[in-house]
Amino acid sequence: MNTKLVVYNSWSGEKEVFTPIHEGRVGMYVCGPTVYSDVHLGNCRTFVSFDIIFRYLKYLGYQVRYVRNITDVGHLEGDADTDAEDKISKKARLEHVEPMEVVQRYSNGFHEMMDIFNTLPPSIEPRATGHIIEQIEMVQDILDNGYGYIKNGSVYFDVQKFINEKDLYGKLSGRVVEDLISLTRDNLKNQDEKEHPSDFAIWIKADPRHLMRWNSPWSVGFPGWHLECSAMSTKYLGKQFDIHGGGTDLKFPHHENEIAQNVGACGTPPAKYWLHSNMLLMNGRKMSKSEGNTITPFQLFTGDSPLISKGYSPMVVRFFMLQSHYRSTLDLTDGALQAAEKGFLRLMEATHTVKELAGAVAKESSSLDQELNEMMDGIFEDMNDDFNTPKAMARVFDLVTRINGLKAGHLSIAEVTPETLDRLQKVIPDVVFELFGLKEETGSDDSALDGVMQLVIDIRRQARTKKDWATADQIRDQLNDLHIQLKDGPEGTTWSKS
RNA sequence: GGUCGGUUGGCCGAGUGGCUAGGCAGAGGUCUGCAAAACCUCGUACAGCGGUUCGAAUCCGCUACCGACCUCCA
Repeated sequence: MNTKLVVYNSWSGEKEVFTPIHEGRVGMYVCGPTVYSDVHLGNCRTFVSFDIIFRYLKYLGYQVRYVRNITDVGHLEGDADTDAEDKISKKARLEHVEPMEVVQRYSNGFHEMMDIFNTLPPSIEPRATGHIIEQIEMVQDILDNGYGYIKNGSVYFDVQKFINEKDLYGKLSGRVVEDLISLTRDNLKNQDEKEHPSDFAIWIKADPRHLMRWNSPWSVGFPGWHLECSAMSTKYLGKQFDIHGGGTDLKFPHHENEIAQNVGACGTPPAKYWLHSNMLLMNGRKMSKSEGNTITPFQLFTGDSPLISKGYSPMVVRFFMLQSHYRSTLDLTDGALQAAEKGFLRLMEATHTVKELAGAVAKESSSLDQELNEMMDGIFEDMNDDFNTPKAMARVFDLVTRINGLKAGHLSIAEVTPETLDRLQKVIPDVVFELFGLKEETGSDDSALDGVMQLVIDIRRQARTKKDWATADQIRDQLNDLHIQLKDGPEGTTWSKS
């Protein structure tokens, strides 16, 4: 397997061979959530996508430093110098709690949800409020380099000057620079501090009602939204690092402004590769509160929503996400989730079945043996092609069919070499659990239940021996109502939850 | 309005010049006391209209529809 990892770089608009700046190591920064409300299902998709990327990079042997921030100050509702207010400060004011209580509550909720979705924790999870000094220093650097100006205690990034001096602004998001320049003061509404509409705040003087405030050379205030990512990525990954990720809706203005800040302060764009995950849709439209088509993760799990017919477990949802590519929009529908649930259960069953396979004695490779190896190679070739999880998943299901065929005896295990069987028994769990990050959802590993089930199966076997079909069927049907499925095979009966 | 992306079989969703994924649903079969599960077989889809080509779902153009972004967004 000689293929190399190729990633789609939003910066160039092309797929590129991934070559880390420092051999063997990868620095990756992903924009995390603003913790002013419960985590949104769309956020979950983005973080699951980057979890897969993180897992695969590690699988390839890279030493990965994965930084995902928590934004707990500076993210405004509305525009900076109209009547905008910091989201967290506003929430705290309305609920009569400390801003840090808001931050703590939703950070906890976010972590809980990331855990439920079985995402690996990042290497570093820095908070904006923990890096006020770094942000102030970066504002100063930007001012020193002539890319900022001060108005009434607030500091703004001079986008016009940046455009004129560097041919960088708008490149990532495909903005037409002429349009940005031609915006006039007529667009400024009632703003009066910005010199140009496309400028943005990097330090904001706090108005009296604002609860979050720090001293700075310019005013008692707080940092602008985009600044924390620039400051923290620079601190933990350096002025230049490998991968910067986030949802595609962050391209503009967030990432564009981030690049401007990094260039303004450090003289270089921060990341070599920009990866953007696409939006989660609900019934064909971007899930958003104004559309009324939102569903919370918990509603999705419990089924407590008019948009779905029943609840779906977190791993079913994760599996569902893996069946589409991270750069495609993904439409969440009830039917699609039902299909995912069935597929997920079949996959889990196969991870057990593969362990039971034995008797591989072939001395030389048969066509079946070659086929199995090619399918396994294919998984990694697909992952190397910009983390193509749906394609890789298709390969896994090809293998599931072979595994089931071997177990059922339709395919001959004797045609498989011991080496190939060993590989299969390693690759399947590696890919399913380590790479895709799926996990078994048995509810609980209850040895008592196992014992009870063996007892029930045994009693039913006795009934069947006596051709007491009524008892046998009653046991089977009632267990089925409890979502326990009995499977009668030539070698006895097994059970699984359904 | 500007910019970008999409339109694939009953549903979801990959692919992107010839080899025409996968999941779910459906049909037939094997197995089974009957089922279920599993396995086998089947369905031949790429918005429309032109063009390029020996050959296009895949490239180009036009049309239609959908979506995203355009200083709240993951």
